[in-house]
Amino acid sequence: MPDHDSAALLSRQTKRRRVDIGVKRTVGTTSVVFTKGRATLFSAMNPHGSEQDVECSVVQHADGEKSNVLRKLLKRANSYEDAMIPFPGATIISQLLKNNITKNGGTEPSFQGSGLSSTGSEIHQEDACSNSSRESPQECLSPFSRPTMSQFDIERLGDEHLRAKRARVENIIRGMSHSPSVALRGNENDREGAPQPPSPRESYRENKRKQKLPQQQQQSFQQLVSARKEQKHEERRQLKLQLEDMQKQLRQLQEKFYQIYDSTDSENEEDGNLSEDSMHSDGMDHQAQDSVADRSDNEMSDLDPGHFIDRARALIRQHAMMTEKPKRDSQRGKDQGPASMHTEGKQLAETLKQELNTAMSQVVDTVVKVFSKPVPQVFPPLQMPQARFAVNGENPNFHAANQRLQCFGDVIIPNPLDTFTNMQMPSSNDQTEALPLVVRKNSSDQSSSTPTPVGHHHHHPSLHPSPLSATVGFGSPSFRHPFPLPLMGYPFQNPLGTPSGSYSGKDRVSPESLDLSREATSLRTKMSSNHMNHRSCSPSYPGSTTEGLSLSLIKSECGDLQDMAEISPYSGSTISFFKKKKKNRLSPNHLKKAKLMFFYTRYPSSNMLKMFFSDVKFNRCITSQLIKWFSNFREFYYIQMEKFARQAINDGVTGTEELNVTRDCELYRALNMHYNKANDFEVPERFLEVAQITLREFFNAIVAGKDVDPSWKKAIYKVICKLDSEVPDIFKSPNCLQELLHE
DNA sequence: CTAAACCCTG
DNA sequence: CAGGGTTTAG
Repeated sequence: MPDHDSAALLSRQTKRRRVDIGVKRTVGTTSVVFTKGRATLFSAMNPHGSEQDVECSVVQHADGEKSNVLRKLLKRANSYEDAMIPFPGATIISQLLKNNITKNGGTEPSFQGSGLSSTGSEIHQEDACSNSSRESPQECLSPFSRPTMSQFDIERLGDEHLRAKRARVENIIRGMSHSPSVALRGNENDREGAPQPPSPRESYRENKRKQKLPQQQQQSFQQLVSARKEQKHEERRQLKLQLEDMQKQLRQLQEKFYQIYDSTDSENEEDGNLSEDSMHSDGMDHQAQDSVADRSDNEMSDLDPGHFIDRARALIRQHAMMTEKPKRDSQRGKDQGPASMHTEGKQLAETLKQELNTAMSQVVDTVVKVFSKPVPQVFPPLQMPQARFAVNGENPNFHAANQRLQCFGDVIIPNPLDTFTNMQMPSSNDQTEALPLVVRKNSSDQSSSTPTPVGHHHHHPSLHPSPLSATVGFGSPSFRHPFPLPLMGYPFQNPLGTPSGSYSGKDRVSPESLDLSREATSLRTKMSSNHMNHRSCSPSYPGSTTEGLSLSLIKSECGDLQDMAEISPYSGSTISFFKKKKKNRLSPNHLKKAKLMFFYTRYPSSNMLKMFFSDVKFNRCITSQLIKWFSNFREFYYIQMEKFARQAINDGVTGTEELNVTRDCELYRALNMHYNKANDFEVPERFLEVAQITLREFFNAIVAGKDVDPSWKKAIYKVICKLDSEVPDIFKSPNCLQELLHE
C-alpha cells in the first residue's frame, strides 16, 4: 500500500519534472502513459535546453527559397553562423556539421533547402533516440523497461541505429553539396576554391558509404522486424494468459452478481435481453463499445438505482458476449501469419480495452456497492480503511486490473524501435482508461475529505454483516471483504418506538438482524423511491465508462458518503438493510427525546443534534426538521415566559425576587406539560433556574418598557442561549428513552 | 447568496 | 408542530 502510493507519486513527480524541462508541451490530450513516454523521449532528446528547438523549427519550416535568402544573409554575416554552429546536444551531428561547414565554406544552412527538409524532424527524432540510447538505452527504449530485450540487443541496435543515423547525416551533408540551389549557383566552383577542398578520394569513399550504409540499415531493419515479431508473439501469448485469467475472475464476479441480484427477480427479463443481444452478435464489437459509451454519456447522468442496476446487468451481458470474442481472435491470429500481426495486435488491444472497461466497471461497482454501505460519519475507525480500500486500489482485484493495464500499456507504448518497423501505433486517444490518474485523484481527494469524527458509540450499524459478505461469500479471494464483520447484534430502535429492550444486550445476536435480508428486499422499492426525492446532489457525470464511474466515485466520496450510498447502483437491498437502524425519518420517539433534551439545551447546534440523534440518517431535511423542532420549543418556551411575566406584572409583582420558578408553579406545569407530557422524566434542577432567569429577564424588559422595540426579545435570547447545560451522555444512546424512562 | 432565525398561521 | 414568508448574519 505505501509502496503503491509512493511509487505512483514518484512516477508522477518524475513525469512532471520531465515535462517541465524546457520542452513545450505538445498536446494535452494524450493518455498518461503515452505522455510519459513522450516526455522521456523529449527530455532525452533535448537534454541541454531549447537551442535545438530553434534549430528544429528552422529545419522544419525553412523551404528552399527561405534558405536561399538565409544563406545569402549568412554569407554576409558570419557571426550569425557562429551562433548557429554550436550544437550542444548532438555531438556527432555538430562534428559532422562543423566539418562540412568548413568544407563548404560556411554554407551550412543550405542543407535545409536540399530537399531533405521534409525529413528534418525525423532526423532529429532519430538523433535524439540514438543520443539517449548512448547514455541510457533503457530509457530510450521503453519507459517501462521492457525486459524482453537483452542488453546486447539494445547495444547492438543502438550501435546500428547510430550508424544508420550517421549515414543519414552524411547523406544530408552530401545532399547539401549537390542540392539544386547549390548547383544552380555553381557551387561546385565555390567548393573547388574552398580552403579545404575535399580530395577526390574522400569524395569517392563517401559515395560508397552513401550507397552502402542504407543497406546496412535495411538489414538491421529486417533483423529488428523479426525480433519484434517474436516479441509480439510472446507478448500476445502473455496477454492471452492474462486475459483468460481476467475472464475467469469476471465469470466468478458474474456468477456472484447473478446470485445476489437476480436470483429472485427478473429471470424473464434477463432471458429477453439475452435473446435480444444475440440478434446483434455479429456487430458485437460496436455494440459493446457503443453501449458502453452511450451509457457513460447518458445514463450516468441520472443515477438512480434502477438505472444502475440495469446498467450493471448490461455490463455483465457484454462481458458474457465478449468472452467469446478473444478466442476467435486468438484463433485468427494463429491461422494468419505474421503479416497480419499488425492488425492482430490492434484487435487484441481493442479486445483488452473492452475487457478492461467492463472489468473495471464491475470492480468499481462492486467496491462501491460493498463498501459504501457502512455509515461512515459516526464510525471513523472503520470508515477510513474502507474508504481507502474503495478508492486506492487496496482491493487485490484492483491491483490486478492495474497491472494488466500496465501490461496493456506495454503493448501500445511507443517504442523507439517501432520507428524502424514502421509499427503503426494505436492512437493515444484509444486508451480510455487513464486509471492511475483517476485513482490518484481519487485518493488525494479522499484524504482531504474525511468526515470529522462525531463521537463514539457503543454499537454501530457498520459493524453489522453486510448481506453480501455474510450470505454469499465470494469465491474469488479478490472479492472478499477486506475486514472481518463480527456478527454483532444491534439494539436498534424500532420505527414505532416500542421498546426493544430485550435486545439491548450488546453481545447478543438480534433475531431480527438475522432475518433482515427478507425485509430488505421488500423495503427496497420504498426506500429507493423515498430517497430519490432529495437526491438534489445527484450528479451527472460526463466521460467514458470507467472514468465516469470513477468520477462518480470520487464525487460521491468527497461528499456525503451516505448520499453516495444511495446513488450506488445496488443501494436497494443493502441500503435498506441499514435503514432498519439508520432511519431516514424522525419518529415520535425522537420528538420526545428532543423535548427532553430541551430541558438541558435550548440552542443545540446541528453537530450536537447529529451526535445525539445518531440513529437517524442525517440529511438536510432531517437537520432542518430537528432545528425547527427546537425552534418551536423555544417559541413555546418564550411565549410562556412572556405570558407569565406579563401576568406577574398584572398581578402587581414589583420585583424579580418575587418571581421564582418551582416545580409546583403554573409556569413549570405548563412547560412540563409541553416537554414532558407523560411526566416520566425528572426535569433537571438547572432547567428551573434557567426558566426563572428567563422569566425575570422578560419581567424586567417589560417593566422597562423595552417591549416597544420589535426586536426586544433578542437581548433575552442572547442571555438565555448562554445558559445551555451539558446534555447527559445517556441521550446519545439510541435507546436512551428506554433507559431514561425506566429509571 | 444561503442558512438560520424570526414571525405568523393553520 | 409544520409550513411559509420575511429578515438577517456571514
